[in-house]
Amino acid sequence: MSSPFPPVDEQLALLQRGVVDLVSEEDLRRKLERAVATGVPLVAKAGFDPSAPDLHLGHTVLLRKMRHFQQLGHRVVFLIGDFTAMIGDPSGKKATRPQLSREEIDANAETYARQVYRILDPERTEIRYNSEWLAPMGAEGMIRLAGRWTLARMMERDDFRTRFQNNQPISIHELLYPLVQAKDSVEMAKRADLGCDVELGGHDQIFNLLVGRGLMKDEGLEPQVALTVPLLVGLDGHDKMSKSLGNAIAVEDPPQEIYGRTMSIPDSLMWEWYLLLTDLEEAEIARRRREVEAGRLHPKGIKQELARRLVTDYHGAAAAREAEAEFERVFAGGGVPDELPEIALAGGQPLITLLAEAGLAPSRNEARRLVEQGAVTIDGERASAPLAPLAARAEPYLVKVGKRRFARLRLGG
RNA sequence: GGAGGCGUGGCCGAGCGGUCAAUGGCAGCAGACUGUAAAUCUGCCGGGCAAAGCCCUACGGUGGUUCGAAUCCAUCCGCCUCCA
Repeated sequence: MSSPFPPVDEQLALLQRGVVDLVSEEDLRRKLERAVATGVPLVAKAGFDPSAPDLHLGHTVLLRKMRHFQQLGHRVVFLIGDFTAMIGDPSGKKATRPQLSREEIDANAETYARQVYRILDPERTEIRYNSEWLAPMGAEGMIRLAGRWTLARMMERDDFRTRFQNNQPISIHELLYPLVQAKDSVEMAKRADLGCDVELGGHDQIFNLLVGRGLMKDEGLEPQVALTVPLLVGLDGHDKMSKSLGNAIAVEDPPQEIYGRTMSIPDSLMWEWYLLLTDLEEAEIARRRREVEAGRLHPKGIKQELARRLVTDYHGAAAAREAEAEFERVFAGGGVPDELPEIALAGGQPLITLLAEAGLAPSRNEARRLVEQGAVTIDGERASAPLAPLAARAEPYLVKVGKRRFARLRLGG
């Protein structure tokens, strides 16, 4: 019979695209060969935190890797860490997180599902919760689990080691986190209804994944392949993309936002975005990069294609074309966006009061500064008097603050 | 259980009785230059006000000393170090 899967080498090439760690390539090859031989798809698992259901492009790097598995005919398990959420992964600075109620978790899971299926194939995806096996463990189970690892091995983790060396606090429950996550791996490998072969995660998860492999070997199980993808660098060009840092693009952002924000990333970052967020062939990415660096290709056009591709992924090609046309009109041509918020206020008030009330500036002081710095334009005219009142008028005023903030102000009597 | 240290604006970090809304750096915002890129230069960067000034809030919390406190004292909270 003919295999439902592409040749192993072809599969390996796609699966290895953009990855940071692959432990190990030989293991993965063996599993792929077995899948080809038996016709049984591999199962790849990745865990997600249920407290942050606003998916941004950073999450999609991992989701796209899951998608690669699906494209090759394999299956994925989307694991929601409802139990681990109460610990919080120690990789961040903050220690604990608020424990979520069952209702909140369910609501978040729904939000996840809605967003995740923009990328994943629902037919080849299963959603599970780790409370399924973690909750019944109880204190005894937890202590037994803790007994299977040592402090020295836990301190191999970079994050723990540096914090320890810098005299920063490490809570005991944080030390438990990698083990608990490793328990997920073990259970998911063991359970007949799951049978995970591969575990995926962001690069910050590599330690946890390796602990999982350790436990599996310990139990005489065939260890899962651990595969990590890079953390996507956000709009600012240096920190990892995260909503709280304000350097993110959410998958549910409108087309203009996705397009515009993509255009604002540093040029140097776009090659990585191409690699991790598109399926453009690696050789072609490299070629473009060479051409740009040699000055034979203008980077703006290359970045526009990236922006177009990203908008297309989430809103379709038509929306991408529109977003690009608008971008050109507004930022290259000094035009005005199609859709502007219209804000109705009382006329006759000083300009800075109106700006603050319209939400175009956080405070009147800030509005004053903006006006004084020449950042405010009314009907295309640069405003210079912060206290000058704007009279009521039938036509709304077109107000622009800085480069990107626009609004129509409708001033009534 | 004992001894000691630290806690400043989004972050790092000065200040240690008045001249402190608090030096400096980073981040951020705006302008110029561009391609809403980078780099660079300039300005801003708690709130409020008919504003070269004035008022309010702010240096972990609370209370006190003082004409006056981020700065001194007490107490509470948090973190750290050393000894046991």
